[in-house]
Amino acid sequence: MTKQKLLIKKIIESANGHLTAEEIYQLAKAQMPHIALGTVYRNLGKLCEANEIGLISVSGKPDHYDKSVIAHGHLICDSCGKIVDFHLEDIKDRVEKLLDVEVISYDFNAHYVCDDCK
Amino acid sequence: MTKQKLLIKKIIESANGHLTAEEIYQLAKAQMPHIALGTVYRNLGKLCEANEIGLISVSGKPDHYDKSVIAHGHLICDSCGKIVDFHLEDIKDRVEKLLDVEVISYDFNAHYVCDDCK
DNA sequence: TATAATTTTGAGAATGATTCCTAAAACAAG
DNA sequence: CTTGTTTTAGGAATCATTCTCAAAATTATA
Repeated sequence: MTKQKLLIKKIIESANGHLTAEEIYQLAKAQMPHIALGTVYRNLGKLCEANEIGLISVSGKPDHYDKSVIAHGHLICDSCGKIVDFHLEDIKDRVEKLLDVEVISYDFNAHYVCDDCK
Repeated sequence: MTKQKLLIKKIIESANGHLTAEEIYQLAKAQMPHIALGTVYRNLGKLCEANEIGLISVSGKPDHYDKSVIAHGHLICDSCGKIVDFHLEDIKDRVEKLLDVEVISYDFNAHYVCDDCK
């Protein structure tokens, strides 16, 4: 495990939110000034593939990365972009039963306008 | 309503699937050779905003446009990219009750590998 | 440990989807 | 028709992300 990959993983684990690659890059640069954006993307891809971190993909926005790897939904404010996690048990089961397929993963993003923005 | 916008809407309505902007552009060009890709994007944006068509946004792939505007989920084959619609009633309600918010819309993409690809 | 084989890096170029810019064309009133 | 508004085509620009590749780091091996 390289220093870079370790640093990136630590940043995600210690963050309380859902960072973008660019945000992770900025935080990483503070501790490792010569790290390259490509290195961040490369390692994020590997960490996702290894299921060590989660990926949140929201329409029209850059991807966000999540320390939580268990399946859950995201409530997204269409005004400020804030992301809140939520857990609706059995949705995966319901999709699997309804369609008779094996669901590998899912993205569930519900859009709203948060109290601060209203 | 311009000819271009009308054509784009017709293409989406008569398609049996979920076309990308590029696919819509190609189909439009067959009937209107000078139409520009920018015009397609511009009108797709307007049609989405007016809620006349639906938008499907899948991680890492170009957006797809849907004639159906009623909320529903999409089952996506991670191997060939095929998209199948599904309807799970009351998910919106459940999210609203669980989090005590008003959900404007949601994206629900379940990933799997279809029979043809397995 | 020294050395060879493998992997990863940094820096920047390349890509792909989408948006933006602008003068000309189309359209909508009056 | 004439004037004012909207939309267009075409191309440049942008943004997130991936790719390229020689050099550096890491790991395996003798």
